[in-house]
This record gives sequence, structure tokens and C-alpha cells, in this order.
Amino acid sequence: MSADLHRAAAGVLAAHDQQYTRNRRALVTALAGAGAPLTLPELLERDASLAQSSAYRNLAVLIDADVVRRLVHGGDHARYELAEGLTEHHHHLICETCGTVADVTLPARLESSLDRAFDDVARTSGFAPSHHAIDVYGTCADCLG
Amino acid sequence: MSADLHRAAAGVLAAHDQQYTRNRRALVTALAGAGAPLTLPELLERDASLAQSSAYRNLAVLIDADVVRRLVHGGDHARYELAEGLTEHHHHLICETCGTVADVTLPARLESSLDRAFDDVARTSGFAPSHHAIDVYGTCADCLG
DNA sequence: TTGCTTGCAAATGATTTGCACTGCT
DNA sequence: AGCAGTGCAAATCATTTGCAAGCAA
Repeated sequence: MSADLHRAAAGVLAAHDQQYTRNRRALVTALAGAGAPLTLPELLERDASLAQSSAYRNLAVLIDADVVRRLVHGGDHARYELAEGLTEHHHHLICETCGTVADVTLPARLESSLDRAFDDVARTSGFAPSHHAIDVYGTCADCLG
Repeated sequence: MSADLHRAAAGVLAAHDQQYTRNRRALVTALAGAGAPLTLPELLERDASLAQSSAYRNLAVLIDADVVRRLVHGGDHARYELAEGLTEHHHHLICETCGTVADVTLPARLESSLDRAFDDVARTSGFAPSHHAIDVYGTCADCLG
């Protein structure tokens, strides 16, 4: 239910001394409805009432408060999605032909193996891991046609 | 030994009807010497004889020929590294404090598990994976000080 | 009122491109 | 001569920012 989502988002923002305004709510709603990371133009298409500069500014606030996460994959536009506190841990399938990005979740067992491997890295090299991202590049079903 | 590296790079470029010029060789040398992905300013520092626009143009050629790979991680500058044909398969440790990127290799067993998981995804969703990238975010030893 | 938010228009800055020149073949 | 490669300067374009007006406490 999206009421929970908005309550959570409002709470996180409040903890950062930020308000949950109409425009910020609109961004969160659009991102939640998409189910995949969106570019800024895509976000504006889904809520034409938003000015571009305000969208960028509000995304910056949401990112700072850990409500939204920004992804960059080489295309012209960055992509935005809800942060992990508000969604499930997942990774990305990136189509090298059309540039769209889809979410995937990996088996929990595999995620544990990865985390264990990263902890080993920490012990060996002194690098302290906080989180990870896996990008799988390839061709999506639509482009395979 | 770097003679092999240059021979390989020259061969790949030739296969793409491209020459292995002095500047392209300088870029490959700089990237091989770094052992970690470099930004364009970092590349120019290492070989001041290079004009910025030429560096960008040659990197584009090298990327097109699969000699170099371009990485984007949200910082101001993209980073460049030798493509996997010329180096080992590896992943990246990204310091969220200073932005530097270091290479890591994961246990072969784990890589196999990952590939198997991605093949499952292919079977399920119709997405055909070609390769993957794992980014581990955290804090590097220097910044932990 | 006081301060945050908004949207327009202008600025910024990484990357790309036009063009004239140099150098290899 | 002919074509690829070079570098300067100018253009491009996603993103950021200045500023004046709107809105909520």
C-alpha cells in the first residue's frame, strides 16, 4: 500500500529537517509506480505539473535524505529509483540496445556469499564495504525480437 | 610484460581498421600502469603531451574497438580502464569519501554462481546477459584513517 | 513576517565537434 | 596527393544555480 510508503518517506525527510511537499510526493509516487529506475524526462512525462529545475532540486533533497537513489549507467540521463529502505534489495538488468533498466532480485544464498566475499576484502585490504550494486548488461526481451 | 599488451591492443585495433598511434599507445600505457580506472584529468596528468580533445577522441576509438572500457560512478568525471580482453575479469571498490576506485577479483566459485544466477534470469525473463559489473561502495583504507 | 519551495532564465562544466593543419603512406 | 590523426576553439546538453514570486507556519 502506498500510504505506508508516503508515511515512511515523510518520516525520513522529517528526520533530515525536510518537508514532504506536493512535488516531492509526486516524485515518490511516480518512482514507486514505475517499478524500474526512471530518467528525469521519464519522470516529467509521468507528472507534467513538475518544472524540470524543481524536479532536479527535489530529487537532490530526496537523495540526500536517502529516500531516492541516483543511478548512472553511461546513457545520456541519470536514472532515479526509491532507496533500499523503501524497497527490496535488488539489482539491475541493463539493455545495451535500448538503454532501459529492469530490476532483479538474486537468491538470498547468493547475496550472503557476496557479502561474505566483501567482508573478506575488508579484512584483506582495509576497505570497509557499506553496500553493493550489480549491473547485468545484455539484451532485453523486446530488443531480442 | 607490456610488449604483449601493446601487441594485443594493436591487433584489436587493426581488426577494427584503426591504427595504433603514439597517442593511443600513450593512453594504453597510462591505463596499464595505473592498475585502477583513471579519469580524464588523471590521464592527462600522466602524459601532458596529450590534448584534451584528442584524448577524448582516442578513448572513443579505443572503446569502440574494445580495448578500453568506460565507467561511470556518479562523480564529475567518467573513468577509463583496459577492457577485459586485456586484463583479468575484476570488479570495483568505490570509496564514497574520496571517489577513488580500486580493482578486486572475486573467488572463481562465486563468479560461477553469479553466472548461473544470471542464466536463470535469462531463462525466466527473456533477458540475455552478456556481462556483469559489481560495484562495492564503502570507505577506503586512506579515508578510514 | 520569516523561511522554504517554486519556476523561469541564465550559468556551469564534462564531453563532443568543426575546421584547418600536420604527418604518415 | 590522400587520408588519418591532431589541437584549438566553439558548440552541445544534462544538470545546477540566481533570483523574484508564492505559500505555509
